[in-house]
Amino acid sequence: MPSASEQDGGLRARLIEVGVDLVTTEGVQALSLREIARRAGVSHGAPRRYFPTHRELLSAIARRGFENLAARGAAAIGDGTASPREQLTTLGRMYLDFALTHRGMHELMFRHDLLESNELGLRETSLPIFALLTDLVGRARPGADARLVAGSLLANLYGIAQLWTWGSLQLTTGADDFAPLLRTALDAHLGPEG
Amino acid sequence: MPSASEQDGGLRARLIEVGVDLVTTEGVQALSLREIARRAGVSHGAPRRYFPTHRELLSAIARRGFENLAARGAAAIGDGTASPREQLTTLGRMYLDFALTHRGMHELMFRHDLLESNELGLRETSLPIFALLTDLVGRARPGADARLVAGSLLANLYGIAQLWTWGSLQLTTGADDFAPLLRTALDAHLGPEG
DNA sequence: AGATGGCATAGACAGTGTCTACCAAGAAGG
DNA sequence: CCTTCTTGGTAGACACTGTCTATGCCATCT
Repeated sequence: MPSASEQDGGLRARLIEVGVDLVTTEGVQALSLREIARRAGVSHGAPRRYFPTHRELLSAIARRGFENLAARGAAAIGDGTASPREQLTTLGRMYLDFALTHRGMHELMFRHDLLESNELGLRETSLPIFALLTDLVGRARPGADARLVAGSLLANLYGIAQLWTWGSLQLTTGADDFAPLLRTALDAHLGPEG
Repeated sequence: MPSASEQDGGLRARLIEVGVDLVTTEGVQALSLREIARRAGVSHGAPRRYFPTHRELLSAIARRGFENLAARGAAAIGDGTASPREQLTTLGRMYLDFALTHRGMHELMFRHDLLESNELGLRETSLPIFALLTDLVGRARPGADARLVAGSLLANLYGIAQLWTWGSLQLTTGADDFAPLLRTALDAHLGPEG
């Protein structure tokens, strides 16, 4: 008897859910088509009915990661009454926290072979969050080219998440939590706090 | 008869050279152990004598990428008489140019499964360039915590390279070359030029 | 000459993604 | 009711992959 969380929707939803579980517990290299099918209790040919190729299944799993991240973002900024700078700090901390807590998922989400093909709708997924970022940056730093600053800031956060995960920044900056680094990046792009 | 470039040194050097060629021409997914061995003209078991595992061979190829990048960096800063800001601009442009020209190699160099294991000596490879960066940042912005700013700046450049390769930043910033973005990142971390 | 290495070959093994043929059960239509 | 068609899954094959092991060649040293 299937568990309550997967009793309902067909195989398609179950495959994605199994994939999400698998990538968070075992890492991204555990996401083979056959292993996902095995854990979903179906044969290795079954997923093909819903995902013509392995990469499309991976993309669907990664999309869940983006949705999760977006939901956390919405929850983090709350009613949006805080100052732009505070909201950006909260968003940055939330993102870095997500990347470090869900390493496997974060790695999957930004895999080149998924992002470069159009299967994963990166355009539709990332444009709204980029718009939000641009808006906040524009209000925090009127007069600057908000798109450029927001783009650089986003790249900065992403780079910190990456370099931090494999320990480069701990060694070189000597810090053991990412807060000072995040503050440095925000100070740089928004001007020092005050 | 082997060509002049591979006449000499044993199989080990040839395997690495074939790998470098392969990753720049065909991409990172072409770097299977057996394909490298095939192009080197040996059986699939031969590499094992020099690289106990596939990942160690990949690490050796990636290390070549880091060495190449370091050489370009040394050539770019020249005699080091330019201002710190100018040197950082040159280095940043050089790095982004490298990342976009040698996409496959850049992707290989920063693969999680290679970086997280100690096979690729990321510590020894990246520490000197980080020291250089920290020094330049310290001179360009006295009074700031040079390690933190250099770390954030490095992450920023890396993030720009990544986001730019899969087109996110073109769409959102509307730019078709990365110079404005690079300038934004440098302005942010070093203060506006002038 | 005979033994000892270093080096490469070739085959096996488990595992992968994709493709194809098959099949079971239900719906639709006469 | 009986026949057809469609839906959704199974099972096996195929060409690959990385790793392991047994084998053999060939030069060098005793």
